[in-house]
Formats: sequence, structure tokens, C-alpha cells
Amino acid sequence: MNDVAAEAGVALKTVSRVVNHEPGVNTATAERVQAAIDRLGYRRNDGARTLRQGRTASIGLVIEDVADPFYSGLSRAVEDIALGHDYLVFTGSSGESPTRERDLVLAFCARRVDGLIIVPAGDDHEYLTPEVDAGIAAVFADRPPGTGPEADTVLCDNTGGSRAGVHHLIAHGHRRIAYVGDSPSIFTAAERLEGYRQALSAAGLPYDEGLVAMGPVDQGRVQADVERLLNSPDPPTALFTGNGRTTVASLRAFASFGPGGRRLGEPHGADVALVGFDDFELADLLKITVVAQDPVGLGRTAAELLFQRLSGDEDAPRRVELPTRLIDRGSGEVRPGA
Amino acid sequence: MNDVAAEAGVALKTVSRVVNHEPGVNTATAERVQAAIDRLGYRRNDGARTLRQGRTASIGLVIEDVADPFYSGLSRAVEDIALGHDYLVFTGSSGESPTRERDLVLAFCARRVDGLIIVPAGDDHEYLTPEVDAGIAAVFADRPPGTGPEADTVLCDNTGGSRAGVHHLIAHGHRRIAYVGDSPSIFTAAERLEGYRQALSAAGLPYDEGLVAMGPVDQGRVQADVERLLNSPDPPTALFTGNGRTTVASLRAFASFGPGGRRLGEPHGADVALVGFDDFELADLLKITVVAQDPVGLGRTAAELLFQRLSGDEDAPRRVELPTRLIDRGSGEVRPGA
DNA sequence: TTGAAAGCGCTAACAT
DNA sequence: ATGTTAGCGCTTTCAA
Repeated sequence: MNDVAAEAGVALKTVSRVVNHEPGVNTATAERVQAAIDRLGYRRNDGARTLRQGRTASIGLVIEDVADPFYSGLSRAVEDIALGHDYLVFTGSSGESPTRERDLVLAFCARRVDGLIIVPAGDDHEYLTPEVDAGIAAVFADRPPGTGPEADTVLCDNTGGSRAGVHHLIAHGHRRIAYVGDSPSIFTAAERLEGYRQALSAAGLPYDEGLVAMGPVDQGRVQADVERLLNSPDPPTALFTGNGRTTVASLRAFASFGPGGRRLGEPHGADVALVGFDDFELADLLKITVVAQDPVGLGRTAAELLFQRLSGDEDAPRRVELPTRLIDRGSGEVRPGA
Repeated sequence: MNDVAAEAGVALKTVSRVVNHEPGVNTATAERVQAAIDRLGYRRNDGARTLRQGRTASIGLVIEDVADPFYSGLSRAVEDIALGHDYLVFTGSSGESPTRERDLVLAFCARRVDGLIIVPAGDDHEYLTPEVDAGIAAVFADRPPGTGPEADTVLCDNTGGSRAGVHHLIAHGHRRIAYVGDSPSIFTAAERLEGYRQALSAAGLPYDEGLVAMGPVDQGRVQADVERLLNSPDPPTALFTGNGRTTVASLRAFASFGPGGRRLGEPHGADVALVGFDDFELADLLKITVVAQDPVGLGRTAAELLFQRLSGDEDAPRRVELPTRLIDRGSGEVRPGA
């Protein structure tokens, strides 16, 4: 900027005025400065700018894993809204590691992002208190924060969605419904289990622990659990799976049984009904009934909330819950013994 | 930092030394400074730091769409490598818009990212020349740059992969093979069409324009093209689809034909064979034979190349081509008229 | 309409 | 082992 000023024969401040399109610059002067800018290939350094201005026009997004379609949909929504506000986005995947979540968040804070959108991996967020006190806005998405500062939170209606999905199976005559889900330590998994219990209870059905299989979502564990459930003396006639990856793992388990084995519910000639929490690509072709969440809505809402805060909103922290939607595709509309 | 210095009764520079774990500070002094830091809740401002140091320890990643599984896999790989080097990542989706690609890249450059990884949407990259001249490293991924500065480029072996996929169909007896793909203006689409031609030519089969359907990947267009092809007087016995989204759209087209219509190739009782370029989740359950790319490898390689540049490598720009892998799953191993 | 000076928060280079 | 000074590139404030 100094060089440009020298080249154009004006003061530094005049260059700054031209670069920022501030009013009150003589057209001729402005042209002279612009010419110097072009000649020298000058481009403003936004880092220096934000240092002086005290805001960086950037936000940090910490999710579980960008490669997971649920979070990548959320990411895209956050990105679009941020870009619409002329903000840039730092993205980082925690991979369910609380340490990495914290490191990422603190690294973003050290860069003085104006705001954060966090899908928490851990449940201790005390580390955020000084940052929030220092003025960094934070919004939690998909899961609520643990200990630490109060903050806006956007969630799906996990319990309600799960209740609706299980109710759907009950309405189709099922009495023994298994729940296969993620580790109970994960917030959403616990909430969805609660919805399962509520639906059973509302229908006067007993809660049978033997029908509940929760744990890490890897093919081996899910497959073993599904096999064990179906081979038990009094097997379930329906499965409710607690998240997208579990649903897919269960489908692979069914596929592995081969032509002579148990088959997955289909409108014609099925033997086990299935409803999955969370929609996924090709669920339509596989005719899987699901309780759909809205990852894009989650990201959009979180980002909108954040930008409200950034424009000065000082109200009490909000908690928003987005509705889910049951999509009938066949696998959930099979009656027991059909 | 000034406040901390005052609180601890030392000079600014001593605080800086403690914060950066520079050697040569008396243990007692360091402890006093650390206590002041804790008392005041001081956290270093990395923005100011990078301004002074001349490097930002951040890179910019511009892809087509984070929500696309191919690019989200690539993203995750880039993220992991960047974080391993203590770099932060700005991410942005261009949505195939050359303007948005440019705006994102230039915004990243204005923040003085040290490097860029770009999946180009446009083919004019002249706008990058001043940035590269100014010392910002750039690596192109998935597609080569158009006009503009020379830069490292990491691609898939599009032509070779496509040739292998079509050859696979020919080896199973097919003589009339349709190619359904993305718009020919997209680099990868053109390359894959070329592989298709090469495979036909190598087998002495004619290239029939009537069997080629390229265009935007929306369900309506793909479906119309697939229907037109299959209902033509001399229909193809096999389909080669040019990317993941086209494959999925084609599968939906087949599904829409209903029980009495044409069916997709399966090992038993099929009538149209299918091989798709690009693997996708659940392709295994749907038994779709694919030519798999390696999005994670693409991201990893691009990031590694970039960090080599950032650590001073000044060699001539490199062009890396990653191999593809044919995965037999059934849909591509059906013989004509089976 | 234009400019001079101060300073955002930090580190590099050079004292002491 | 510690401190001083200058300056990264910009904007803010105030003056002309």
C-alpha cells in the first residue's frame, strides 16, 4: 500500500480509501491510484485489515467427519450462509475425539474467528468459557454442549422421531421390535433409545433389554448383533436402527445371510421389517423406510443463529429442535410373519 | 501481551518468549509470566503473529461441493494432512461456478493463505498468475487448470479407467455399449468418453454417436436418455455410466420402469449390463460393477504435494495420475441376452 | 478532498 | 537472561 501510494504520488490513506471504496475521493485521484494498483499488482492484505478492525469475518466449523454425508450436508449449508455474509469458514473434523475437538476449537479461537459452530465430540466444554467471555460467539449443532458456557443449540427431534418410527412398526402389528444403535454414550443414540421406550410404553408393550443392541458402528459388531437377535428363541419381527451407518451395516448383515437366509422386509415376501433413523442416498431404491433428519436445515439454522449473534443479538441462549419426517418406502410396512 | 508483561513485571519480549516456549528464560521468570497469563486469561493472537511472520499456516481448499461424497472424502484427506502440519483449512464449494471458484480463491489469497488446493470449475485461471507470482503455492486436483500459471496437478486415470470398464463389458460379449455421462465440457467427462472410444476401437467395434448420451446430471435428463437408448430399434446390451451421480440416476431410471420393464443387469435373469465410473456407498448391496476412483488418495496426494512446495520444493510442476480399480459386483458380468 | 500519526498484537534483530 | 526498537500492512482518528 505504501508502494502504491508512492507510485501514485498520494498518501497511504488515499490508497486505503480507494481500495475500500470510501466516498470523498476525487475521481481523477482515484483513477490515478487504481492505475498504480494495477501496475503494481497490489492486493489488500485482509489479515492486516482484520487485525486492525478487530473482527476477522471468519467462522470455525467443527464437525465429526466431513466425509459423513450427514455432516457434509450440514457443512455445505453453513458454508453457503457464511459466504452470503462475506465470511470465510475454517473447517475441521474431530473424528469423535474430544481432544481433537478442543484443539480445533482453540486453534480457531487463536485465529480470532468471530464465531464457532460445533458438533461436540466431548461433553466438557469448560475450555470454551474464556473464549466466549472474550466475545467469540458459539452455536452447538446436532448435540448439546456439556459443561461450560450456555450457548445456542440446534438439534433434531431425536426422541420424537424415534418414537414415530417405532410407533409406525407397532401400527403395522409388530410387538417384538429390536433397537440397534450407536453407543449409548452418544447423545443422539440415548435420545433415540428413549423415543423407542416411549413408543413401546405408549402401546403397552414391555421393554425387553434383550432386544436392545447398542455399540460402536462397525460392520462386525452390528452384524453379530443382528444375527444374534434374529437367531434368538423369540426373535424380533422388526428392527429399528438408530442412525444411518447402523442402518447400512444392518442391510449388509442381511445381504450376507444369502438367498436362503433371513430376508429384509420388502412389500412382497419379506420376513423382517425395518425402519431406520436418518435418510441416506439410495434408500429409495432399496425401499427402506426411514425417519429422515434434515442436515441442511440443521446447518442453516445454526449458521443463521450464529449470524444473528454476530449482528448483536444478546438474548438468552436459544434451543431449537428441528422436526423429523417419516418416509414410507416399503421395509417398514411389512406385517409380522408376512 | 502488554498487560501480561505489566502484570508479571517483565518486558513484552519475555512474555513472547514464554508463550512460544523459546529457550533462554529463567524458570522462575517463566513461572511468574505463566501465572500472569493464567490470571489474565491471555491467549496469543495468531492473526497478529502471522502478520509479523509472513506466513499464515493456513491453506485454502476449493472443491465443487462438500456435500458430494467424492469431494467430501477428498476434503477429509486434505484436512487430516493439513492438521498434521499444524495448518488450518479454509473450505469453499464452487458449485461448478467459475465465478464462485475465482471469488473463493481470491478471498483465500487476500487472507494470505500459504497454499491452495483447487478443483477447478472454470478453465480460465489467469486470475491466479499474480497470486502465484506473489508466492502462493497452488495444486490442482481432479481436473487440470486451464489457462494460467503452471501448477502441480493430481488426476485420476480417467481414460485408462474408462477403457478398462468398457473393455470389461466387451470381454463379456457386449458389442453395443452405450455411454451415458456428464456434459462433455467437463474435463473428466471428456476423458472418460475418450477411454470409451479407445476400448471400442481396440476391439474393432464402431463408434456409434447414437449410443452416446452426455449432458447435465439431473434425473430427468438421464432418465430420458436411458429410456430413449433402451427403446431404440437396435438397443445397447450394456451401459457404461460416466460418473457416480449418473450411475445412480440410471439406477433410478431402471427402477422406474417397474416390474414389467427392462431390468438392470444382475447375475441371474438380467437383460442390461452396467458398469459405472466411480464407486459409491451401497454399490455393493446393489451389486453394481464399478471403476473405482480414490478420492482420499487424490486429496492426500494433492496435500502432500502442496506441503512439499511449502517446504521449499522448487522443481518443475508435477502431474500425478492415480490408478483406478475395477470392482466386479455382478451388474457388469452379465452376457448380452442373458 | 487529502494527509499525518498512532496503533491493532505480535516477532525479528539487535542491544544489554 | 532480559529488554528495546522497529515494523508486518492495514484502519482509525484527527488535522489541514
